[in-house]
Amino acid sequence: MAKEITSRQENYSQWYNDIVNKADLAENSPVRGCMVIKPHGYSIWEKMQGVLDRMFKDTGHTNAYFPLFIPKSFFSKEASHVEGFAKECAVVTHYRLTTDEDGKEIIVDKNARLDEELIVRPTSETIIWHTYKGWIQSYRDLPILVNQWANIVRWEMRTRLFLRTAEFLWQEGHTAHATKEEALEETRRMIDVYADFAENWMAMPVLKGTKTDAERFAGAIQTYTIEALMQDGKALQSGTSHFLGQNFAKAFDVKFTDQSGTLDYVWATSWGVSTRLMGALIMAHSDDNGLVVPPKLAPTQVVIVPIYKKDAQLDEISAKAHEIKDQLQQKGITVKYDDRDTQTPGWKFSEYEMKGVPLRLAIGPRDIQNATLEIARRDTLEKEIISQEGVADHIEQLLADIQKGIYEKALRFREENTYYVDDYEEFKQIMSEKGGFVWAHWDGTEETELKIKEETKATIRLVPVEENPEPGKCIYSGKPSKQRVVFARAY
RNA sequence: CGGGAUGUAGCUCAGUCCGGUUAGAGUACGUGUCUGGGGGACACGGGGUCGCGAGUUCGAAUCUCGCCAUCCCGACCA
Repeated sequence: MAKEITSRQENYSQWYNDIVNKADLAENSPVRGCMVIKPHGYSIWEKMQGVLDRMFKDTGHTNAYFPLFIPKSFFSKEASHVEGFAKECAVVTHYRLTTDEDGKEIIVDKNARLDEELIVRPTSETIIWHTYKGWIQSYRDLPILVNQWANIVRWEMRTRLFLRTAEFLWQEGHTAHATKEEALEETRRMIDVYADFAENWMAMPVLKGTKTDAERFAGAIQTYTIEALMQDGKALQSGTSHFLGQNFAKAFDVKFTDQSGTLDYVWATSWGVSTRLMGALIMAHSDDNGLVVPPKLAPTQVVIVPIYKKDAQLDEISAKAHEIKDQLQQKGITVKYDDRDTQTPGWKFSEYEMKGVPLRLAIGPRDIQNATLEIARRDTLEKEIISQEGVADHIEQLLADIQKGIYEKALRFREENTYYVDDYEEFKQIMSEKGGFVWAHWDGTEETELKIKEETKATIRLVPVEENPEPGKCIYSGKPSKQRVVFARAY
């Protein structure tokens, strides 16, 4: 097989790009930083959406939709929120085009300037809290548990497909509560949902914890995060859940009357995951042969490829293939029988390997004769000849094995790349040479955090939530530390 | 916005320094034959405002000037 994909060792970034390209996930668009998500990439995203949506519904949430455009004035209301996003907002200033004097070029009509400029949403807290003001009067109106699936725009300088794009797809939950405790509980519940999704569906182990002041979401009191370790030793923030306190309620004057008749501001949360999860999925499992998709998120779990010379053989093979396909579908397994005669079997093998289809069956004349099948696992690249007898049960088991196997492989990788370090020189060495998660003591100051970032490019990915934290001395300043925090270089 | 580079076939690029037939290769695409258990072989074929605009010249992908676009490195970030 011709090597179409750069190896991870040779050039990790190029490997990532090659996977996105060769697995037909996405491509760049004429607008810098924006991407076209291709059918195969979108199919995986749809699977993720489906599972997450179910999880949100199961935890009591309902979907709604809020507008893409936000009046500029809304952004002046929550100061730290504005500061956080001001530098990456796309702004709509005009509403009409016209032709220039020569009538040749399309230009913006200067006479069609908007009275109030509109911000393309970088996130929807402001428009949503403006709206919630009208929805909330009494404790009887609470809680509000709303989610929306939407696209948002953050004008990023350096972009990479899925990992950081100017426009991306995501979901954002926005909830309103009568008490602080309830909002905090919601914040933690949703980070648990994300962790559950990451581990049990994406087969990607994650660390859970809170963000430091410096890394926190603009406008939040507390941010919970899940962080995964990618194969190059860099961390990827994969989902966040924010406790917003009463910040947005105060900014948008959202008050409610509680049972005792007292007027108080509403408590808020917001939480989201994005198409960045696609990037996480790619870098968590894929190898030098292409994408590896966990069976539970694979749009096609099993592909059947016929191998034949004469049409008469194909008829017989197709009959058997359809029989197996039916058996698998009855078990809820998604199957594709690829009997196109426009591509050779070898071509198809490579294609599905690069696209990460978990299992591949090949049926040829030999198999018809011997009542066998060739089955190939994408995760281990193992091939074996199996009997047609009981194939559906066998495949069902294999899919479960693959799901488990790739999780364990990712977990092993994380464990092998996790260090407990008490010496700053060693810390620096690990960060520059191999990366990974480093658990180290920190004195809790932003000053120290910043110095470490400057000197090592590593940031505090999270502060673990631990029942009995182990105190120690800050790795940088030597000052007292309450507990170890997790450092890594990050995407 | 600073520093570096590049624009030639759908894609990746050679040709540019040193101007000179009809502008090339690989790949992709089309047709046919042989093939078919890991991106098959051969034959034939289609496809180009050489980024745009001026200039120099008998002659410009190649030299000069201007413009445009893109990519990479830095500051920002889910």
